Amino acid sequence: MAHPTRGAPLTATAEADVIGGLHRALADWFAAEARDLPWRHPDCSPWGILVSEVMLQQTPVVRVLPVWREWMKRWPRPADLAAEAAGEAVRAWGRLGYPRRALRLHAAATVIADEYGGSLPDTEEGLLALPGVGGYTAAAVAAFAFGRRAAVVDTNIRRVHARLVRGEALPAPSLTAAERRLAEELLPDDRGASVRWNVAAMELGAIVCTARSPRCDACPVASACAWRAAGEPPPSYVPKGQAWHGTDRQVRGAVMAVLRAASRPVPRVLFEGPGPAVADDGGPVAAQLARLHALAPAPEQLERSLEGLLADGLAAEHDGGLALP
DNA sequence: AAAGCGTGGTG
DNA sequence: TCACCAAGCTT
Repeated sequence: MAHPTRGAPLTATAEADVIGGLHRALADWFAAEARDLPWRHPDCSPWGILVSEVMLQQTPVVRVLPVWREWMKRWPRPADLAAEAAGEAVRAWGRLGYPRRALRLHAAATVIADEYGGSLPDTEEGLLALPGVGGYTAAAVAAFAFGRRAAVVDTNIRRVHARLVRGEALPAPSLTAAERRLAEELLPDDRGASVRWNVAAMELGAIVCTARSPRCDACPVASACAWRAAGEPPPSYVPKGQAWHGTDRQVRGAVMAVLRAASRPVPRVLFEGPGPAVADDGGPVAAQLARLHALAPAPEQLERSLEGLLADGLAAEHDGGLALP
């Protein structure tokens, strides 16, 4: 494997020492500097951890916190969520984004309640089979909820590995086999140590080894960092941002905001454009409709977006109108 | 396997 | 301002 020091190749023993040093340094740093997050508390249930992991997919911690607390209060066990309509999960999702995650969490809760007697599967393989759970989330829940030795590979850990070991500013655009291999090689043999390494590396990426302006002065492993040693070379490629203005996604988002605000089905004609005054339930719906209309989507784009939401199960037909499922 | 999927804070 | 970015998954 690549090793985090310059110069002559290390013997296997020396390399193990270097890696052991990284393990210790990060564990100490984590113990002193980690954020106090509720899903890291020892009394947090596996369900709470799963919910947090799904909410944290592409969504920052600060926005997840209040919604996660609300979900835990309202649905402390998977069966509690499974007993509700899926639309309640979508509504309670609020503005976290990617609302299909709420749908999948509801579906996962149903599987857990119906097929697992209400307890989460405790293996990566079992977790991976749940709706909305991919490689990252399965490994994270296996490690953080069940103490298993699993190589967790998220965007933070990928960036830490890219810099610390590979000497590159950013990881490749998509996860490579080499990255999985490296993550596996760096993982401590001991289960407890492996869990601590996973959280610590993730935390380091989140608050020190950040994408934009890394705080290398506060980094516990800066002296071992290959990227630093190489003079912090710039990224070898330009990440292409996600289009937003004028896209179906923007329209879908505006439609979902309408449905979340509505307590009854919204007639289709109201989505199409500002028309004659409409009796709504008081204002929030009208305000979200106005936001949608301000985007002025072409009729075919609006149609495509509505059909997409129906196909995805994020919207349903009721009495000739649209509502949450 | 590349593209699609929300949202809001920030440099 | 505006593009980038955030504990990815699915098809």
